[in-house]
Amino acid sequence: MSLRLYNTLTRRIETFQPLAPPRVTMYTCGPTVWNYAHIGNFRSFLFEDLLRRHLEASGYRVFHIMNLTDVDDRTIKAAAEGGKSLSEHTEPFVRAFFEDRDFLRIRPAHVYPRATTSIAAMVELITTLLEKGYAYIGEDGSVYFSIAKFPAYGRLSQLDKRELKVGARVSSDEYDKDDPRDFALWKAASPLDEQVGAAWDAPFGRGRPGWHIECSAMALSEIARFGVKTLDIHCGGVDNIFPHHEDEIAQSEAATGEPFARFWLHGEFLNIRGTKMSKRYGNILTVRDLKEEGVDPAAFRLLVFSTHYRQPLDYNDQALEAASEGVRRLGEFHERLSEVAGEAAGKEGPATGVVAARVPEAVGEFRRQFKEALDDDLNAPQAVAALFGLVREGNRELDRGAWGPEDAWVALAAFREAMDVLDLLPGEPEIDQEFRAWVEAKVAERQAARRVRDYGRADAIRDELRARGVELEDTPDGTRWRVQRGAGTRGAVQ
RNA sequence: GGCGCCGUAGCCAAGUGGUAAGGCAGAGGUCUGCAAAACCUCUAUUCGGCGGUUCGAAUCCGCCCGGCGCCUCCA
Repeated sequence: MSLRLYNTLTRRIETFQPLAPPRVTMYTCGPTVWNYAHIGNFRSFLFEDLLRRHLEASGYRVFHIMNLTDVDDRTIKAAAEGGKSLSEHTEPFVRAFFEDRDFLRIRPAHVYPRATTSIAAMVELITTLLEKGYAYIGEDGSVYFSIAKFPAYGRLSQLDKRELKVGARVSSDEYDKDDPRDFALWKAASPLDEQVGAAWDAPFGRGRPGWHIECSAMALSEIARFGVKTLDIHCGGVDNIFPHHEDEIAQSEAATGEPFARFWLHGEFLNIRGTKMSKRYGNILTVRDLKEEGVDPAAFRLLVFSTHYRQPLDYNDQALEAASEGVRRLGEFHERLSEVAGEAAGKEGPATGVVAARVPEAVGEFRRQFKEALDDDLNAPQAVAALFGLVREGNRELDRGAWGPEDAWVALAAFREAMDVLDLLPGEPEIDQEFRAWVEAKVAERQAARRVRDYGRADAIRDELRARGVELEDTPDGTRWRVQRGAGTRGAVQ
């Protein structure tokens, strides 16, 4: 079966078909760099990473665009409060975002256009909309999009079924608009905008871009390189459906006369104790926080992929703990396969020709299930279940010696293919030389004690190591040890 | 008020008409000097509640209870 995805536009699961295969153009709404992105933001980016990787694994050539919103109400406000210019304020957060992205092993987009460096494209788009009569200049000097001129407005968010709550959130600049629902394409410059350097000259007046226009302008100018005006996929969080994506569609399609995106995918929220993360509730958790707690990025990935992207994910320590344990198990299995396959010995493994000759049933089954799960609207939980199925059966076969190097090699290849998409192998904890030497010495000392059957001494050493976060494993080939994540692994030990 | 989502074991969670995936935790066992790792077995007669449709419902319909999101710049 081929890839099927839930399209918010039609509220149905549809067979994915790009405009011009094998190319897939994908636009994902990026962070607003007014502050650190939180793990809720990263849940969305992770779902997009999964989509991107699965598309690539399926043979598509993905062109991934992610914008950086570096000018909006919040960035301006934050810059002003810090007595900085807009770019002085946002630049560190752009860097932080890239660091966090790399930490979580999210594949970098091909381009990261920024709003502040895409003003020309926005001005051009707004000019077109003014010329075509879809936009008008309000009394305050701002440019607005007239939704009355765009009959298809509201299709994505099913606005026709909605009624605005009476008295709910009335915009302060309502008086300048023809219709309260019209939205700003260009906001006339305010003194605050000028103060932080967030104002640009344009034929229709000095000002700054409205929120939505950046995505339309940047997406369209990026895909212009392919000579198209339609994205294959546009992603974002569910909260972006309205108004953000609705407005993007209106602007873009009014200007180009062509569909803006074929598939609209929206990821659900990551909640903490059932509530969305927000400054208001004071429940923000950043990737930096995870890092400080010694959380393995793979564990966070597994946690995220344990829930379907269209379901809310409830974050808590127990769930993260479970994911962490799962990741450890995957790592152990991978290591074991690698050893049996002969990699550790520096061998290249069995000849490739032999590989195809005999594929263990469990491996073939896994491959089929894994692909089918992801093809089914990115059912990552199901894919993860298939993965653990391979781990269980693989371990069983290895335990009873039914798998030789060739089988392990085939299994290893399949396992790595899956890791190419999910990327769940535990990271190597950093262990400094001094600590390593100390552990090695202790392990040798314990081995000596065991040889003379001084088990009291051996167990005492094991307890001592365990207290430092080192777990021992006695195997026929000797004692292996590993450090638990988050344990102190630096500095001299007496 | 409108639109939408959710309620499955101690925790996380798949499954949307055919008789409850997977992970973590827990219990017992195999292995081990003991452990660890791995494997095996067990752990929801039941899917918020009550009705209905159906040969058959966690899955469809209705009502109720509980939780959440969006409704103009929040992933």
